[in-house]
Amino acid sequence: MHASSASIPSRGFNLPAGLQAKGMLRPRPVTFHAAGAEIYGQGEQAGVLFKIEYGAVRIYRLLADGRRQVVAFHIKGETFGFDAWNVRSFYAEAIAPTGLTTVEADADGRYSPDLMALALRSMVRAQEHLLVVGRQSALEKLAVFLVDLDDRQGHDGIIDLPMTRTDIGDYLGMTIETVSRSLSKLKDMGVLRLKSTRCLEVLNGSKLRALSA
Amino acid sequence: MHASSASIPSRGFNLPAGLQAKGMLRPRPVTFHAAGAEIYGQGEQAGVLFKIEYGAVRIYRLLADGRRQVVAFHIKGETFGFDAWNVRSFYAEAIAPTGLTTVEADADGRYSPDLMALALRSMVRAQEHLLVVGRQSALEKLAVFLVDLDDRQGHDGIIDLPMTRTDIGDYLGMTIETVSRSLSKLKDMGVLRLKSTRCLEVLNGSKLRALSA
DNA sequence: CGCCCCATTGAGACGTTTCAATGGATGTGG
DNA sequence: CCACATCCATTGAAACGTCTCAATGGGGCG
Repeated sequence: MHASSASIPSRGFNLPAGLQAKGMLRPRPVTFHAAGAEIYGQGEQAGVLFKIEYGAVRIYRLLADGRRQVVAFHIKGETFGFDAWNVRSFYAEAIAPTGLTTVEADADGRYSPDLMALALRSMVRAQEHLLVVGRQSALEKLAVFLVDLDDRQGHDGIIDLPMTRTDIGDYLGMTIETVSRSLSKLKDMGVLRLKSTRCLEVLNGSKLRALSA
Repeated sequence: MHASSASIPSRGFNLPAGLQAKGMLRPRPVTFHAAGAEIYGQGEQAGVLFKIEYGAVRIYRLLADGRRQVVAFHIKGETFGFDAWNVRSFYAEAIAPTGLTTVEADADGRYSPDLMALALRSMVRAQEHLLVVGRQSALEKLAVFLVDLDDRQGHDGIIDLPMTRTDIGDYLGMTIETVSRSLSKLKDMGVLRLKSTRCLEVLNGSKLRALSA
């Protein structure tokens, strides 16, 4: 369940220890992860960042009573794996067949604006997610989620859902049934059409965006 | 819903030299901000970080319908102001008389491990906040909030609440009435005692922590 | 002292969760 | 290739918890 290579962090928080050479110039091996495969687990040694070549990943934590909170989804082109300490705070799992490469920091142990920007973007994304999870109705939450996904997938109105309804519910803080009911409601409102359970087409983007305001 | 009353925002100003806190290498000016004063606003130029010498700060965003989501509270000793772009994504306001010093990025635009660690810690804190807001009951949310505050204030069981009930509600994703009712419930359960509306004493820490599991 | 803002408490409305049953897609073995 | 098992998704009805609306109480500050 753990295809990634172990890392040896040299500092008190998770950023990759420096590589000898400038990594961008060297071909990186792509590790493959089947759907459902764990990439890293809470409590494991942290240190490596991952960039998604293809596929999708969920970041989550299990609560004491078995409930699960998904804190982020990442798709093709995105980078994940930031941690504040040298131990993973969350689980990362592939939710579809996924290929990953690793990302390293600069050799001198200091961090480029690019890497910092990626970390900060993760932070802001988490904070913005709070706006959604904390304060909105089920329908609004789902609208925000779909708009966000559409934006990240190319604004073309065709939204691929690599994750299950359960994943969506655990991400938005609602039950699978409410996710399903809300999707049906959006369908009844003429906002979207389900091409299949895992792929939908936006029919009325402005109405969808109005809901996610 | 219930956006809190925004008092007249006044910018911070520098204290006389005699009142400045001693910096590490050279003395940094401490700017003072009255309770309710805006420190920065969404859309402003970003880049400067702030360290809290005394007081407390709320980080929040206003939603289109006037609702407000507080994404973080910061207290004495903590650093805030990280942003993913060169524009502020959130508002920062003092919620009590507050003194701030500034923290600068390195001159060459790259980032020290210490600074990166602070940013990553902010990120993880935001993600952990998601666990609370998304998945828990009102009583559990409040318990988590109080335990966190106690930990950050010295584990002594005396919890100072610099923020209003409205702030707490906007942070935990619930109404002011539910905050109040939950506090009363914790009181009735013998978990805590209200020394005043803004200060409470934990009587049964293990029960409080059990609730926040 | 009195005003104002904040906090508390109550009762009913509303939305989400829970429990339960059905439907649909996928994959495996006979 | 079909039968069947399994997992995921949809839909319904009732229970529950939070929100809303409303009134009262209390503390700080002019």
